[in-house]
Amino acid sequence: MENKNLVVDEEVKTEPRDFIRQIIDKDNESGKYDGRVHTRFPPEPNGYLHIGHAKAICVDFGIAKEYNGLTNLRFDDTNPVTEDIEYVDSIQEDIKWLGYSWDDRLYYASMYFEKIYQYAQQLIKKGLAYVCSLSLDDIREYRGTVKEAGKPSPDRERPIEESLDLLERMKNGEFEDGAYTLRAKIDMAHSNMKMRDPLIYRIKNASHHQTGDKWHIYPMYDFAHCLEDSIEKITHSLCTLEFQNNRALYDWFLDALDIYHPQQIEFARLELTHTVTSKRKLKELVEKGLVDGWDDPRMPTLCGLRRKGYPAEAIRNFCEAVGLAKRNSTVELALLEYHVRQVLNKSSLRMMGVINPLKVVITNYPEGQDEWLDAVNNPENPDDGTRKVPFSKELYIERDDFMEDAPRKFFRLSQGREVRLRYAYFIKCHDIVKDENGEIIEVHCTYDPETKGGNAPDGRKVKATMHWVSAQHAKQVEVRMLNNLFSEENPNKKEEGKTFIDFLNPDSLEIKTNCFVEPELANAKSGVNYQFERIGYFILDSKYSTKEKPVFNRTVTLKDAWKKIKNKKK
RNA sequence: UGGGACGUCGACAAGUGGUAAGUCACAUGGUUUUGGUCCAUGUAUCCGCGGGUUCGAAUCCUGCCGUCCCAACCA
Repeated sequence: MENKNLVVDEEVKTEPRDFIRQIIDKDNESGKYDGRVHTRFPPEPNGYLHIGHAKAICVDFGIAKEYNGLTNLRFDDTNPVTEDIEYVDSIQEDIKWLGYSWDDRLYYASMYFEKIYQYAQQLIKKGLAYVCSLSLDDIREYRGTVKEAGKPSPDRERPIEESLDLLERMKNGEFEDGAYTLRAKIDMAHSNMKMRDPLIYRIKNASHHQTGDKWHIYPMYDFAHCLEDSIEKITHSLCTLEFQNNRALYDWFLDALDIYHPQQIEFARLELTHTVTSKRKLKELVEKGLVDGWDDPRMPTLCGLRRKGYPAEAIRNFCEAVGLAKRNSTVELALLEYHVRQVLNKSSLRMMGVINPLKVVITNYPEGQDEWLDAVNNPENPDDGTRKVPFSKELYIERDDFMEDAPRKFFRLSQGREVRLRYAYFIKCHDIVKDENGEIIEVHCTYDPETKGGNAPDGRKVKATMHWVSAQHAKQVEVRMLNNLFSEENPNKKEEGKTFIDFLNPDSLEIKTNCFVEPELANAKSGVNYQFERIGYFILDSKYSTKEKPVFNRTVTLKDAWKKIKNKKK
């Protein structure tokens, strides 16, 4: 009886649906778009994609995929002066890397310029648009404020024929930038500022990366976007919250023109702690040389995260976990890192590497001898097999793994203590060597030959298993310890006399040049994530690494229980 | 003459009148040749605040309070 109830419960339980999926479910039920789901991802090619865009991409492409629908990639290239072909290339690369495909549906707003122009003419003919000669300043003044109504432009009643003629001449390049604009005739007293006779076209005598010098006028976002969606027969036009006010205009244009009408739905954008995602700020970091370009591994850009070693799958899982709602929120970096560790733990080959070396001499190990021991490549995946690691008289261990006056909770190496060297032997420390400054430069140990492979025949236990490398066999490499770009959780916070630059983490990049890795890692492959056991995940840097001098980036640390204990004591 | 949206655990987030899901973080145990992974357990008598309706309210009504967005010829 009890069992039966349990089964019923499980059947009834459904995955939580976010509000957008609920809307689509309803639309499908009512047959609103004949069951079609067709979304679009519409970036303006004026910057590199970052983690915030990743959410939008996962939403746009992910949801459509779920419903067996389609997603278009569309460059919203309506402002030639801010855009560049460099960005249209990088954006495509990043979307592909994230794992999504637009198949052959790659569009540009600029492909529709002719059509959009005709729609503008229609609007004029319907008496719903006019050419305005007000200057930029005057337009602003005439618009009024949020609490006061605006006043009509003197050109508001310009005859249709005249507006048509003027628009044609604007298009032909007869006027200077700013001389005229085309405006929708809506309501200068509307409580929604976006509805106070918004601009439809402005003159820009600028060369466009797609259309060259063909056009001298370019449509504004609000006019172009709804038309693009309509032309492409988009069903659900998903965008971020700041466009909520624009929706009234979106609907107004499509109603005025009486054409196919997609629905715009807004959701909260993704904000992350310890970083910035505003295009302006990212650009400032690059231009001031505070980072090593857009793909600096500390940047939240997709190319930066990729270079740092974040797997695309982890970013997708993260976006899924973050959810979809209308509440502005900032997600903790810890959640992203959790998902990175999660996928890396399953897939990464384990290797041994020492970041801060301390020499260990095995005093009872024969001089000149070495032996190659078996090591498991990935305990999470036996199919990855094993490899050989060399052992010899002189080794390196991590400095943090030895402590002279060790507290009770410190399980690692210390005088008189026995520990296991992973896949090798138990060793016991009997001596330390210091330099004139009192700093430990060498640790002397004995090993127990009976414990080869790491097990004691007498069943003796040790508290710690440590990583190590053989000094004579190890490869010296450079390792870049990447930390949060900002030490402040919220670098955007307003503080007297400070900007986000002041919250930069001075230790965001620690370059370690005296690191040693096991021979296998001398042949590390680019683009492959490795786990340095007990330390973290690492990947060859795509920019600075060479065969002779490998450079590794630390993708993310392993969780560190000891660090927590240590810090608690302080 | 202001308008539009939003307030549920430290961070996200379900919940749609029947008595507060889940994830991360945190804490405690267990397993472990990574102080990793994995597993188990614990963590909101309460849903911004105050009234009201109801047998019953996070869900409905009402009044406050708070946060975000809008006055680019940006998107």
